[in-house]
Amino acid sequence: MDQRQALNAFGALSQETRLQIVRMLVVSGPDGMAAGAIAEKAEVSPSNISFHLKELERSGLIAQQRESRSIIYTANYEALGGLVRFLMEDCCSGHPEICAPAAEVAACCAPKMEEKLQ
Amino acid sequence: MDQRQALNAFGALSQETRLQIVRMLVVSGPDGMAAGAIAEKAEVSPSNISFHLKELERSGLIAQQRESRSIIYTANYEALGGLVRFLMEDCCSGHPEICAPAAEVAACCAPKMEEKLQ
DNA sequence: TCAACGTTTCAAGGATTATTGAAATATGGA
DNA sequence: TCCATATTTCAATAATCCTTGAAACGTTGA
Repeated sequence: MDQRQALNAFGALSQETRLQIVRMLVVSGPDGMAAGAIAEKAEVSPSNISFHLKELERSGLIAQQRESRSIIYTANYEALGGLVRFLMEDCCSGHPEICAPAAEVAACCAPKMEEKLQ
Repeated sequence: MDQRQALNAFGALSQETRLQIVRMLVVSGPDGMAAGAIAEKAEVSPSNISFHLKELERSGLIAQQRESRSIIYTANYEALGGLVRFLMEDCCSGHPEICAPAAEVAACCAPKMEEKLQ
């Protein structure tokens, strides 16, 4: 993830509906969610959700694939991980004060991290 | 850091000049930089840098303090760490796929992390 | 083929954000 | 007190982004 992509990603996440969409899609995992289901859960109109989905896709944070009549959106885990990495490493120069809270979270969610630390 | 703060922070970082400012201030550490020095390095006009500095301060990512005639800006490491944490934990639900790259960075920049993992 | 469904596209309008240059403010030194 | 320095504020304009509803598109089943 380079600076240009990071700028787009930050822009994408700076809007409430879009942040909500990303959170939904992260939770829903590889199965993803259809545009209509996202619109319903986010309580916005179909055309509006479509606008935001396009914006998120343009930023690379989500991907789409047609499944019969529906269009299924999924979170792009790699891009999200890349953004976290950018924020810690490129933007924040790997400063321990900034990385420390991240390390705690990483320790919680990735129990096999002790190995990676060798 | 709650969602509202995160939205503001993402918005603040989604603009090239502002991202550049944050990077400068992270590198310059606790000493910070004067507004004029930031403007010169970023190659933008004083009034424009002032606009972006205000925006960043509003988001909580930087702080200011007057030092004689200059106004010194410093990065808010706590807020930046909070944003990384929000992105990993709240937004991305601590998914290992997203946290893994962060764990690597954390391992590099925080050599004493083995202790924290106990 | 036709109708219904799920979704996107488009154009228009409103809202927010960015840029610019001139004027105002605050500080320190002569 | 007056001037120079460092910075902010303000008003105007330009640019970007968001929302809305109507129309168009692709897909499926009758």
